[in-house]
Amino acid sequence: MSTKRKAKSTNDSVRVEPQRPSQFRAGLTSSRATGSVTLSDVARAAGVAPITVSRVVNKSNSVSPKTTAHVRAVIESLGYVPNLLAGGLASKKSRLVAAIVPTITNVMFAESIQALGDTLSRAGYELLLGLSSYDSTREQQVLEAILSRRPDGIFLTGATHSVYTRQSLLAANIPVVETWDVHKSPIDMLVGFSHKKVGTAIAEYLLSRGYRKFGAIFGSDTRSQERKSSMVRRFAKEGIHLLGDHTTRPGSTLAMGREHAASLLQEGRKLDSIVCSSDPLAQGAIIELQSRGLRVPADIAVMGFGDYEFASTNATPISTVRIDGKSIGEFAGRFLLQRINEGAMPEPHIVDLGFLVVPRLSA
Amino acid sequence: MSTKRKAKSTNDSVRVEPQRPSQFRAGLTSSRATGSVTLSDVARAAGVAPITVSRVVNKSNSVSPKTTAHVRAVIESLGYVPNLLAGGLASKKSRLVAAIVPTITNVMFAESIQALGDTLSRAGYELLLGLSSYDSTREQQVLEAILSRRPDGIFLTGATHSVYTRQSLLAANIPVVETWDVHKSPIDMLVGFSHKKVGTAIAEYLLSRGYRKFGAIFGSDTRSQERKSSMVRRFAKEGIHLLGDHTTRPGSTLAMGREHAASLLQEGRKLDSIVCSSDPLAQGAIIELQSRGLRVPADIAVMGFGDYEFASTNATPISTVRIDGKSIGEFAGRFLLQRINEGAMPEPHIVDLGFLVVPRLSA
DNA sequence: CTGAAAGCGCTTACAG
DNA sequence: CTGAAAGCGCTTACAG
Repeated sequence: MSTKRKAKSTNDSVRVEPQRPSQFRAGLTSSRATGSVTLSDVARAAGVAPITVSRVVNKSNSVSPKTTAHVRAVIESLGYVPNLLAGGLASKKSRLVAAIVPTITNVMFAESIQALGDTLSRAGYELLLGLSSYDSTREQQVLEAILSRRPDGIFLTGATHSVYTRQSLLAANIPVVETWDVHKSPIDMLVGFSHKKVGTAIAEYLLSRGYRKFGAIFGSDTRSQERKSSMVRRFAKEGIHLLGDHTTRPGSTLAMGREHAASLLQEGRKLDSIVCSSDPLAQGAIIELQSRGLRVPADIAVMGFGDYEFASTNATPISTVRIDGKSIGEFAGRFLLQRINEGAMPEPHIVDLGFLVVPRLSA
Repeated sequence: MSTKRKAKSTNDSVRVEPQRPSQFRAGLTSSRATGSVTLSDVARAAGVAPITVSRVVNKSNSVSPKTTAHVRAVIESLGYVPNLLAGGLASKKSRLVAAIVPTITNVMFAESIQALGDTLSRAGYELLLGLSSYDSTREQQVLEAILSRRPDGIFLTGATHSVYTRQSLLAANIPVVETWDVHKSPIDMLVGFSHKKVGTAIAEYLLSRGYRKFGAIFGSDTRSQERKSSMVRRFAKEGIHLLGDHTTRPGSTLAMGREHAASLLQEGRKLDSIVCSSDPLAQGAIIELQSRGLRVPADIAVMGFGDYEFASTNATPISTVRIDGKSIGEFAGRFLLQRINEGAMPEPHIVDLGFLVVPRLSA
């Protein structure tokens, strides 16, 4: 198979040739040319220097209106699409921001990334997405691949990263924003909330409601476990210990909630409430309890986390903790852009967006 | 503010300098150098030609084991991170695949993109994410930004694109895979299922169950409307017409389902079933009906679409249509990779992944 | 198995 | 306001 160039003679019925006036291709004899219209092609056709075309494309206002209009017309007629690979190499600005997320299958992460993407795209930046699957080895690999792309900024989910990841990031010397978890020694910037405080707040809320016999269903990820730890610590102050403690696999689903609620029940301890590390888990638990004829919250209360859309709409509205994933994405995006455009900030920037305990029917 | 170079003297407490043995920086006097380790730095330190380092990095096996090991060691010690902006420019391969999605907030799209990303990353490709927000002007802008990045392939959600989008894509002459909707004239490749057939299948399923008085709650997006049209056509064959027909804004939620179910009821027509364009909508409808003391399906049946995780786990399991978003992402990824690595295929490739009507309690 | 030279398509840094 | 020259950091296409 010929790897030469995408010749016009290629026998490919699905494709049409872009409009490329042949007179501008005539001079091209290089064996390495792409065949697509370059800035030089535009310059030649417009009778100006390449740099002038560059200025028009990049909206540098040091070009006369007349020249600008002319160059624009030529660009249009030739169908010129700038090559940002070349532009980025020359300017050291890729106009790329990379986001490393465990999974976008989690609604909260998805909302956050969505907001980040919208914020960036409004500023002319593109989003490079790296999926780490809750795996730190994977995270490191993804990071390496991403660093090769020379992004102008990096968005990180979570704040617990391997030493190696931290090192690479520091060495790369680009703006980094960690998210979701506020802590004291961020790599660079940080937008999130305190999982520790959330855990304490959940404990205090449930205690204030009179619950004393707790079962827990929490994800195995660092953030969930951190919330659990501080909740458990708060309970301990009252001399209370978990009567049941289940840890789920990553990617919490209703099904997992049902399953773990069922086995929590089968363990025989008399619980008055089940605390879950996410609303889907809580929703699953509620369904399981109700299907066994138990009333929520009269017989057993259920607490969630995240304030997913269904938490409020549900037949049994779920008591939960509201986190603003969208704001996290927006803030992070703005931070990154600010940092990219205005250079280094004197201090690491930390924003604690807080959270809200939302009392509803289930607990 | 100095824009010169990221000098070692920068007063930035959060950052540490990467390890860069100073002897390799000595020769660098260019005012445009980045300051980061380049392939040439590695070559110099290793006492080989740049091309040899390139071969080692790209695992070309025409380098002796001894040289390979040595170069690897030097790369490691200098902390060299290849610059794929430069690599891509020289080789015309960006190792980037772009995905244009209306939103990743939709679980089905998220799953699809997740699978695509996993498939690509295993092959050493990165994912560029473009969010079009169900807006064709936005889609065009996003596409243009993306094309500047010279991706090796493009993943598109949906098959209804503006003429302009289609033109740009054809002109760019890169592998494209459209998804979610099977139709006859794809731009290039296509992986999806027939929304038309889904609509017909839903109609036939409901008719077979004896339902005759239908209300509809469907999203305004092309795909939902396509399903509705064919469903309505099938109903019409039996002389049946929709007794209520609601269209929701994009991004269907439980809350919208509740709301529209409520107003469908208030319109006074006696319905025996409500058909929804998504499971969240159906779930919302079920909650609303039950909260009004109506039994599902005894009083009113509800049909969903998508087979979301909660559809089966729900207290009232939802009758729905199963679509495999994950497979769509995987297939599309494999298609793209195959096409990128093996060149043009003779025919536009179309894969119909089909769907499955899943009868459960709600209808 | 290894390398010297040229080039990818842009922008920087001057200069006028 | 406009431009000529050099360079960004890689890989291609030869050559040996």
